[in-house]
Amino acid sequence: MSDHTTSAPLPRPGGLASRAAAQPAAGYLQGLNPEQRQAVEATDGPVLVLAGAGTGKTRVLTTRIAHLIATNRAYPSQILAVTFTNKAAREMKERVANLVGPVAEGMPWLGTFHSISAKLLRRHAELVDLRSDFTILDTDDQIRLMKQVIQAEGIDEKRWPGRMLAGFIDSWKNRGLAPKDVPPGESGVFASGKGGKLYAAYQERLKTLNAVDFGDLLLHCLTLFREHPELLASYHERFRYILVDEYQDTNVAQYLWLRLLAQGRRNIACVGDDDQSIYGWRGAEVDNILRFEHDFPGATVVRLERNYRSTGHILATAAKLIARNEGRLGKTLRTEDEAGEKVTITGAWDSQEEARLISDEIEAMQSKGENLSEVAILVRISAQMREMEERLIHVGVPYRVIGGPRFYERAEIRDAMAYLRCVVSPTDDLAFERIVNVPKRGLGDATIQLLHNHARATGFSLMQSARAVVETEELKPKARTTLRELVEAFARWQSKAEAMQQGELAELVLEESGYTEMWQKDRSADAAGRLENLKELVRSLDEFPDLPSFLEHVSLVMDADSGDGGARVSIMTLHAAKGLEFDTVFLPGWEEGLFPNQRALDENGRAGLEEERRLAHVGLTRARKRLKLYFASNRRIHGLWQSSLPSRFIDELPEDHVEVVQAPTAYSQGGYGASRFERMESFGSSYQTPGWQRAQENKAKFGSGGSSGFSDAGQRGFGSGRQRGPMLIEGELTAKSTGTSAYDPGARVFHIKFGPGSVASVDGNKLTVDFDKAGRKMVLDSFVQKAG
DNA sequence: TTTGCGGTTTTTTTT
DNA sequence: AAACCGCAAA
Repeated sequence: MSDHTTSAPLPRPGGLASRAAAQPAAGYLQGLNPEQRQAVEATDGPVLVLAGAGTGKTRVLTTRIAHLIATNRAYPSQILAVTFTNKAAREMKERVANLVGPVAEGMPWLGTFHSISAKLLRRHAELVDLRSDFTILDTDDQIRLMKQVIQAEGIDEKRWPGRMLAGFIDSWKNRGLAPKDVPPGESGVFASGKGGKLYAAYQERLKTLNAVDFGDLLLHCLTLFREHPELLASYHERFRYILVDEYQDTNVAQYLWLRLLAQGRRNIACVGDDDQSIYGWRGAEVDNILRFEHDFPGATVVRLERNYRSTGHILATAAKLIARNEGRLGKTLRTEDEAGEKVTITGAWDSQEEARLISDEIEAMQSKGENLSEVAILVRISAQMREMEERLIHVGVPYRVIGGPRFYERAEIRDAMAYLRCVVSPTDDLAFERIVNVPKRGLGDATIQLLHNHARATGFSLMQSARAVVETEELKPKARTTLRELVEAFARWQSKAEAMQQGELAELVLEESGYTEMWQKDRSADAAGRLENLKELVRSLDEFPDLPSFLEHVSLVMDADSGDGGARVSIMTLHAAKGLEFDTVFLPGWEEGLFPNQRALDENGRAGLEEERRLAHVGLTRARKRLKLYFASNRRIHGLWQSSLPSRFIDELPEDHVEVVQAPTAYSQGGYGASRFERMESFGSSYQTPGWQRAQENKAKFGSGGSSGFSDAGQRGFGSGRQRGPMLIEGELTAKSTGTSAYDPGARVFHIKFGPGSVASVDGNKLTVDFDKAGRKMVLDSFVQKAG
C-alpha cells in the first residue's frame, strides 16, 4: 500500500473551529476506500476491523488515531494504542506523526502490551508488593530461577527440567492464572502433583528478588486493576479511546487486560485477521477475535477485503487455500490489479536441488537488474535456512537473515547488562550470579554455594554476603582474594557512577572487569561481532538520561540492528514474515511433515492443521508480483535422508492460477521422468475432487507394500497423489509396515543417491552402510535395494 | 574448577 | 548433523 496522503493542516485541540474545519473530508481521509473510511470514522463504541492481508490495516489504524486527534475527540495522551512488537509500535508512531505532525510525539501510551504494562506497574508498584525499580527477567533468567526452585523442592531435575516448568508457568500466565487459580488437574501434570506448588514458590522467589517476568507484567496489572477500582476508574477517565493491533494474536491475559480498561468508555477498536493467527502455540486465542461481537455487544464490524498488494493469481491462490479452514469468520479478498504471473510450483529431487533452483532464479533476476531487497525466501523452520544460505554464499548472492537472537538476548549483551545491573542495584542476585565468574576467575559452584548459604542464613543479598564472607576464613585464600577484588571493584564503580556519563562508566566497568579482554582474547569467529555489539551497547547508552531507564529499554524494547540498507535477499521464517511484503517470494519445503509440520499436527490435530494452513496463507500473501513454491522429494532431517510427499496444501491450490514447472535438471531424464510425468497428469486433471483423493488413498493402501525396488523408490519420489493418505514421512510408513529390516550386515545394496555400498550394521529399519563413493552413512532400509 | 566427552534432542518466537 | 546439557576425569 502506498500512502501519498498529505498531512492534514493541524487543528489545535480545543477549538470548535477546528472541529468544523474537519467536516468536509479532511485531507487525511482522502484516498481511503469506503470500508477503510468507515473503520476510521466509527469512533465511538466497540469496533472490530477484520483486515485481510494487504488491505491497509496499518493505514486504518494510523488514520483513525489522526482522526481522533484532529476532531478533538482526544488528546494524543488520551489514546491507548497497543501493539505486539516494538517494530509495529515504532512504525505506527512514525506514520501517525506523518499524518498529524509532531503533536503525535506525545502519544505516551502507544506501545506494546508489555511496555505499557511496565509503565503502569512502575507507577503503582507498591500496590502489588513491588518496588518501582523492579527488574524484568528474560527467559534465560527465568529458567535459571526455575532450576533453583526445582532443586529446592528436591525434584529430579532431569525428569522435570526447568525449561519445561517455564513452559507450564508461561502458559498459565498467558491465561491469566495466578498460582491459586491453576486448575488442580493441570497443576498436577508437572512433577507428579507439584506443579502448582513450584509455580507458587517461583512467584515467591520473584518477589524477594523484586523481579517480574514478562508474563507478570500483564498479570500484576490485572491484579492492580481488580484490587484498586478507583485506580482503574482513573485510567478509564484517561484512556478515552483504545486501539489494538493484531487482535488475533492476543492471549487470555491480554484480553482480560483490555477488557478491564475498555469497560469504562467502551471505545475500543480492534484490528486483526483471523486468517493470520499463527501464534496459537504461544497462547494466542483466535477465539478472542471470533468472540468479539459477543463480548462487546453492539460492536461495529468492518471487513476490509480489497487487497492492494498482490496480483490476481496470487490472491486467488491464497484465497482458495484459506477457504479450506473451518474456524474462521470468512472474508474474501479481492483485487483490482491485473492477474499477473501464475503461481509456480516446482518439484526438486532433494533440498539441495531446491536451493539450486531458487538461487538460479535469483541470479537470473539479479542479472536483469531487479532489486534484491524485493526478494524473500520464507521457510517453515529455521533449520531450512542453512542450506539456502550455503547455496547463496556459493553463488555470491547477497542475503540477510531476519530473526534469530534478539540483540538483548545475546550472551555478551546480557553479561554486560548484568554488570550494570549489579552497579545500579547491588541486591540483584541473578545478575551477580551471572557475572561472578565471567570472565573465569576461579569462582565456581563451590564459592557460589557458600554465598547462597550465607545469604539464606542472614537474609543478605549475594553481594552483601560476598562482602561479609571475604572477611572470614571460609574460602580458600585464592578464591577469597579474587572475590574481595571483585567486591571492591563494584564498590569503586558504584562510587563513580554518580559523577560519570553512563557510557563512560559502562566502558570502565567492562574494561576493568576483564570482560572486554575476555572477548579480545577469544579466537572464535564471532568474537569480533560480539565486541562490536558491546560497542553498540555503550554507544546507545548515552542516549538515555540515566542507567535505570536504559536497562528498561534494553530489556523490553531494544531490537537487533536491522542491518544496513544494501540490496539483499531476505531469508526468514514464515512467522517472521508476517506484516512484510516483497515483489518476489520463494516458498521452499512444501512437503508433508515439514509443512504442514508433523509436530503441529501431532500435538494439535485439526486445530494444528488449520494454523499451519493460516501460516501457508500468510506466506502466499507476502508476494506482490511473483510467487514460487517448491517441494523436494528427499530431505535430510536430523541427519537422516527422508523421502517426502508434496504438501497437501499444494493440492489445495486452484489449478487455474498455478502452474507446475518442470525442473530443468538431469533428474528429469531416465527412470524418474515417467513418474514425474504421472504427477503432472494427476495434478492437472483430478487432484481437486474428494472422490479422486479417496480413490488414491485406496490405491495407496494396496499398492505401497514393497519397501525396495528401484522403480518403486522413483515413484515415491515424485508420485504425489499415489501415496496420499496418512501424513507420515515415507520412511516411517515403510518402517511400520515392514517391521524389521530385510538386510543383513555384509549385504550389497544400492542407494538412489549414494550409489552402491555394503551394509555395515542394522538397527531396526536403519542401516549403516559403507558406500563405495559416499563413505559411511546411516540410511533407512526403504531407500536402498539389494544389489550384486 | 575446568574441560571434554557422550548421550540426547531437534518448530514456529515476542515480550 | 549439530547443538546442548550433564557428568566425570584431570
